[in-house]
Amino acid sequence: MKYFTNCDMTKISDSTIKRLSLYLRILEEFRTDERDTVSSDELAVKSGATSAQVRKDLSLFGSFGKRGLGYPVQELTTRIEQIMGLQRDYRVILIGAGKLGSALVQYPGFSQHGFRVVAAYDTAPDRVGCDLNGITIRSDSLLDEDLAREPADIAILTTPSEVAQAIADRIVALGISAILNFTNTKLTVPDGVSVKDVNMAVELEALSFAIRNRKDES
Amino acid sequence: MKYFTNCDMTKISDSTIKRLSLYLRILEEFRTDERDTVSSDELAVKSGATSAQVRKDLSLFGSFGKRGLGYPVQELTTRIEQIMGLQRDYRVILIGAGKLGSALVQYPGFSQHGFRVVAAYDTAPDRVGCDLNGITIRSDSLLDEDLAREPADIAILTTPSEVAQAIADRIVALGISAILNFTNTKLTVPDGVSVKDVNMAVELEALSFAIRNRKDES
DNA sequence: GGATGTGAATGTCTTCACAGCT
DNA sequence: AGCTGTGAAGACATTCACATCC
Repeated sequence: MKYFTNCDMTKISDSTIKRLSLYLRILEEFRTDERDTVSSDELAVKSGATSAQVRKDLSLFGSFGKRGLGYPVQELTTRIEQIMGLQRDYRVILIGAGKLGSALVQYPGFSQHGFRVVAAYDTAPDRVGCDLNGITIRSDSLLDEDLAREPADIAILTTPSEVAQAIADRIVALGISAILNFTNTKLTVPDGVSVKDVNMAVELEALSFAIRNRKDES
Repeated sequence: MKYFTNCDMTKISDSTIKRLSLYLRILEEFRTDERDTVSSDELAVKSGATSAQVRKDLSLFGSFGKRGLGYPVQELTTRIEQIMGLQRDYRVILIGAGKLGSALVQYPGFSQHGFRVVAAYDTAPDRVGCDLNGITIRSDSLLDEDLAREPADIAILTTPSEVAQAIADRIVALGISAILNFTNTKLTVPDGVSVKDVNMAVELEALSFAIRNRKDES
């Protein structure tokens, strides 16, 4: 069921998608403030973009705004949620329930927008059986049969890097369609499966570069 | 002290920096394997870039490679570390020592490359005084005097979003030059201070978009 | 008046393709 | 022969600026 037959979603850039997600977060604020319209400029200031950028992003999917007024908060929220596919729930599994993984799935923003963590897996015997925000950590060996019985959409990978590709292969074969990858391994996955890498070391080192450069100016 | 007077560091793109960081991680593997040269193609495959991209990135800083052979692993590692400013240590403080923050600073990759977590702060009375990987969580109220006495370089922000800007203002005034921001707030900071946003919700929603789109194809 | 929507211009990043070195 | 280094071309993303509409 397509919502937007008028535009080719495959042409939408990753940067645009990330910004839409930011706009959504800002719109939530405006909604709780009971504002009913918002201008591209307001969205721009709060998201760190420019107003032209905001308008370009939104116009890719149609004309939501009213000239002279701005965008209707409620409607724009709904439209972006449609575009992003946020009107359904996603079954999320956590693979690697160490400190980082555990912390991530307990992060409040996580369960919002329908990302439901339905299972967590680990290999460490002392972790298996522990409760994690209402779910019981299961043995890694049950992963395959669990997924075969009840498929999931998204996997969060916080395992050691060495096993990441092997696990990715397993879960992709069992129907996982997207992976949030916290390991240092560049995963190879078939077409149609998406991977997003989140790499703390990369971010820190980028800050290091920025600091080094600033110091050089003086 | 400048290492590369021949090139303008301010013209280096963020994407290049992120890739350099990835190359560094790959070079570490090669170094432990005791390989002494590596080709742009090998780096490309392992990092998810193209070989032309790798060569462009590296050539921005000079000619490190030998034609017909590749790049010397050890020397290239050192040069990238120089470029990125990784030859010194950085004093890192954690602000917001909840589950996420605590997990982050205990992440092993963190202490590598000289990012030393020297203090952690929280407002919750039951957290203050707890041990975190060898450091004691301190009261948020001590932040200013601590920083005044012993400055730090980088702050990791995992506080509630509402207080993020106020804290950013405080720590920037006290000499912090870079922030790794896990909150949903777009921080406003003076020139010369760098902020990197890490936003889990944005990544997840990007995966949602990708899934939705794949489904639409069928 | 005030803000959107959008072609055109600009700027940035990536890929191509090949000369040049080892 | 093999692989780097790099100008040129191409693709992509952002910004400008203004016609358009409420």
